[in-house]
Amino acid sequence: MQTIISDLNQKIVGDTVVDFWSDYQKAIKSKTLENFRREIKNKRIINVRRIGKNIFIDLSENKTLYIHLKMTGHLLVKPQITNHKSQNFSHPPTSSPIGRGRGEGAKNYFDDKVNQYIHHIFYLKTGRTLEFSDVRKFAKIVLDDTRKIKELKEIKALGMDALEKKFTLEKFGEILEKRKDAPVGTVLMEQEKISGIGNIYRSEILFEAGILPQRKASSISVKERIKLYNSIQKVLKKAIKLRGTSDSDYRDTAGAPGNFQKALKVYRRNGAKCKKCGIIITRVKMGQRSVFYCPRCQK
DNA sequence: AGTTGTGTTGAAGA
DNA sequence: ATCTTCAACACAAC
Repeated sequence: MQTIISDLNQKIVGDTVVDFWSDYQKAIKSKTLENFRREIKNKRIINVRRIGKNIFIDLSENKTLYIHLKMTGHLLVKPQITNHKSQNFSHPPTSSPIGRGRGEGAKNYFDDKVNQYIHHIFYLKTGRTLEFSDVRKFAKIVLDDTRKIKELKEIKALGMDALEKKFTLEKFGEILEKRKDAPVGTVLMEQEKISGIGNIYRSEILFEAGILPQRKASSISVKERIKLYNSIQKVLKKAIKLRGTSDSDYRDTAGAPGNFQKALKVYRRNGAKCKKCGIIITRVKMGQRSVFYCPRCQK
């Protein structure tokens, strides 16, 4: 997620949206496709930021494009199309826009299956495109005044981002205190408490901390709380350094997978041996989602 | 071939 | 209120 933000800041800030195309209007919230298209035209991209898993692209005229990628959304920055025919924006890509640009010999990640479910395209002044691939069509796009985006209930409800300075050990303690009856594995995933930790990272964080996901928040000692807090920082920072986890379908803005999946210690490793102690990794369900842990290393 | 599971989360049901 | 289940959707893997 942070990888996408950094990439977008490097690549598209300063560029201008000249047109927009979509074949899935349902993703565009509280606006018709035509209004959205009209309003995003000729807006310059000022800055890209995020809170947890929520992406904000600040535009000129105090507008903000708010995007949530959900499970399978990808934002892909594609180079200028070279041999294009005259473009008709009401019927854009006749087939999947694949095999564009990129030097010969280099792997073209845009050919990957998961990068080909393009449902929205932002056409940029430089001739490049910001293309939005989304297999499962869960992702959402909202365009409004920056001020109004900030006031959206789902944004207001967000807790502190796990990596911002404001999220201190003390704040973490307060959060655990308020959720004492809940399993710590559940609390880590609650975006309204701490934003930014998803299903992969909660398992990895708990393994790093040596704490079982089922443990009640109230049972976490001061020493364990410190360990857990430090594990959140450590795991997330390492994942960012490795450009994210592509165990399933995450991709960066060049369509390339991350590298953190090679460093996963427990996630989706059920039935395999723990890398630390050799015992078999267990999987359990917590709130409809799988959690993975080592029954020996985690207590 | 049907079932299950998936960088998620919001709404409905109990 | 708060927790659990389901639904949005498509596809791969078991």
